[in-house]
Amino acid sequence: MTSLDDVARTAGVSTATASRALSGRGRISAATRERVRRAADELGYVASATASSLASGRAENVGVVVPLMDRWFFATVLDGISATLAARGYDLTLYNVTDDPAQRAHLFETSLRRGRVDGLIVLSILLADAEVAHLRALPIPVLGLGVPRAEIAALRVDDTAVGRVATEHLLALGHREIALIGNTPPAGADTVLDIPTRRRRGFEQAMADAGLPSAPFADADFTVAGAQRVAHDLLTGPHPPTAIFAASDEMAYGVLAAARELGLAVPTDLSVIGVDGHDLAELFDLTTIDQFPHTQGQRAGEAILAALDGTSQDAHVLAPVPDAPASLPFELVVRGTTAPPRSS
Amino acid sequence: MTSLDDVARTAGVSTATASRALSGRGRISAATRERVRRAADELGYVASATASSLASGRAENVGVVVPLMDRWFFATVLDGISATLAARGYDLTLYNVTDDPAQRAHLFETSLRRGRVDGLIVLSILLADAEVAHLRALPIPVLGLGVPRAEIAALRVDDTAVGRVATEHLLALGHREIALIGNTPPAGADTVLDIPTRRRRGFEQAMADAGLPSAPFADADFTVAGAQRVAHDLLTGPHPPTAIFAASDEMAYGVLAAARELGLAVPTDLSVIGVDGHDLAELFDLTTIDQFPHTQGQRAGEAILAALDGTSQDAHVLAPVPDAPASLPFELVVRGTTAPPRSS
DNA sequence: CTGAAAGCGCTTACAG
DNA sequence: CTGAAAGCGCTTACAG
Repeated sequence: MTSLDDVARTAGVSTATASRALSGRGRISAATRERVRRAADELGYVASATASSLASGRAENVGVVVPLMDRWFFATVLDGISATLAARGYDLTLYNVTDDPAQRAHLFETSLRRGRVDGLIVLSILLADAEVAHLRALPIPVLGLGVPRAEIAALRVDDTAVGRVATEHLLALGHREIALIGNTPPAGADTVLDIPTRRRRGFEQAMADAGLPSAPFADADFTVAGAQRVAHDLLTGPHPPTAIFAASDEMAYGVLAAARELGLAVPTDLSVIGVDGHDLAELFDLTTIDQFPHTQGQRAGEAILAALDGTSQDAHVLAPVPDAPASLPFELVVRGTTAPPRSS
Repeated sequence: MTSLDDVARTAGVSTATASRALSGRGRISAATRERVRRAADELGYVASATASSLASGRAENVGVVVPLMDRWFFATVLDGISATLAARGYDLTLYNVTDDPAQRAHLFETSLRRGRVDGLIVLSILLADAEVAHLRALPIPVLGLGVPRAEIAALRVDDTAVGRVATEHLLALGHREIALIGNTPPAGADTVLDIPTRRRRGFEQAMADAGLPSAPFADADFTVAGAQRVAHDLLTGPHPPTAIFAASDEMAYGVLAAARELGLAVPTDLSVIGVDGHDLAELFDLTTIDQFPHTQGQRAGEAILAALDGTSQDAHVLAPVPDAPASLPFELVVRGTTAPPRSS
C-alpha cells in the first residue's frame, strides 16, 4: 500500500503539506495542492482510515444499532440511512442487537465503546436501564429513531395520532365493532413513549370520542403468523368485529390470511387497516398508514451528520428533550381493504 | 476515555504487559493477567479499535458490499452474516452499491481501499471489469456470494439445478405449457455464472428433456409489479401457460396478483412456483425453491472468518477456482399454488 | 504557505 | 514472564 510519505516524496513536499493538500484543511497554494493531488492519483493513494481516525479523532463512520435486520421496516430505514451517509462519504457500521443477554452485554459494554464511530443511530428497541446508561455515557452524539426512552434524543412519529387517524378512518366508514391487534410491552417497561402503546392510546381515544367506550384489544408479536392466530380467535369469538386495525402491515397480512381461512370477504365482511407502508401493501390492496420508513432513515442520517458537523438545528438531537415534537410524517393511504360495514 | 496506560499504571505493570494480558497474545503469568483484567474492569477500559487496528494491522471488521438492502433476500443474508460475525467479535461495515456511477466509482476506488476492513463479502451484483479489478487488487480476502464472476472466489447455489428442479416439479404434475418469468442481464455481461441465466438454462434443459423444445420466457425486473405486468401479458396472450415458474418469490407474488386480476384460480387454472423461500411465501401458500438465505449469510460469514484465520478449508475461498462446486443448499417446498393442470 | 516534530493509543519484535 | 522502545500512518499545533 502506498503511504502519504510516498505521495509527499513524489510531489516534492513534506508529509504535512501532502496531508493538507489532500484533506483540504489548512491553507495551501493552489499549485501545491494540484501537484500533490496529481501525485496521489498517479500512485493510487487512498488514506488509511484507521491512521487518519487515530490522528484526527474523526472516524467518518456512523454506527447503527438495529434489531431484526431482516424485517422489512428496519431494512428500509437502514437503506435510507446508508444512502444519506454514503452521499457524505461516511461509512456505516452495523450493530445488530438480539435478545441474547450475553450478546447485548458485549454490544453495549464493549463494541459500542471501542471508538470506531463518530455517532450512533439507535433504531426502535426496548432498552434496559443499564443499556440507556451506556448509551448516554458514550462520548459521541446518539440519536434514536422511535426509541421509547425520553433519556435518548430521538426522532419520532406521533404514534398516538397514527392510532387515532386509523381508527377515525374506520369510524367514518360506519364501523362500530372495531378491534385493535397490537403489542403489549413487557411488564415494567417504560410505556410513555412505547410505539404500540401509543397507537393503542390513539385507538382508545378515538373510540371514546365516538362514544364507544369499549376498545377491544388483542396482543400479537408483530409477525404475520401471530396476528393470523389472534385474528382467527377474534373473528370466531363471541363479538366478531367488522373491522380490524393492525398495528403493522405485516400483522394486517395475518388478518387477511385469517379472513381468507374463515371464508370472510374483505372488505365486505371485514375491513382491515395496517400501519407502515409496506412494500407489498399495494399488492394486497391494503389500506394503511404510511410512515415512510426510507425517509425516516434519511432524516436520521441527516440529523446525525448535522450533530457531527455541529450544525444541528434541532437542539433535541443533541440533548434529549422530553417534549420534543414527534416530527416524522405519516399519511393515511386508502385502498381496497376498508369499506363501510355490511349493516350500514 | 481511559487508556491502556491508565490500566497499566493501576495494575502496576508496563503498557506492553497490560496489552498482552488483555489481548491474550504472548506469554503472561496468570497472576499478572488477573491483576490487569481487574484494573481494566475497574476503570471500565475498552481498547480503542482504531489504535489497535493501526498497531496490529487487524481491524476485526468485515465489510459487506450489498445492493438493495431493502430487498428481503439481501436483508436476510445480511442478518445471517451479521450474526456470525458478531459471535466472533467482528464488526460489520456496510457498503451499499447503487446504480449511480459516481457513487460506485467512489466505493470501489476509495471507500473499499481505506483499509477499514480485514475482509470483504460481496453479495450478488453485476460487476464491471474495472470493479472486478479493484476487488482483486485489494490486499484482503474477498468472498462473493452469488457473484457472477469467475475471477472472484464465491459461494454459490447450483442455479441451473434450481431451474431444473422447479421445472421438473411442474412437468411431473402434468404441465406442458410452462412459462418462465426471469431476467435478462444487460448486453455484454458475462452470463456464464449469471443467476437468472442459469435458472433459465435449467428450465430449458428440463423442458427439452421432456420433449418440449419450446421454453417460453418473459423478462421482468425481480419486482412484484414488473412480474405482474409481464404475467398479465402472458396470460392474456395467444398461448396462455397453465403454469408459471417465476425466478423469485416476489415475482411469483406478482404472478398471483395478475391471476387474481384476471379471475384465474390458483392452482386450478394456473400453477405458480417461485424461488427464494421468502418470508411471506407460507402466507401466500406459495410453492417455492427455498435457498435458505439466512444460512447463506452464515456460510459466507464463516468462510470469510476462516480465510482471516488462515484456517480456510476451501481453497476456492481464498483464490477463485473457476469450477468450484456450487455448494449452497436449496430445497423444493411444495405448497398450494401448484397442482395438475385442469386438462389432465 | 510550508516544514519539523510531536502525538493519536495501541502492539510487537527485541532484550533480558 | 516482563519492560523499554520503536512503529503503525496519519494530523495538527507551532514556528517560520
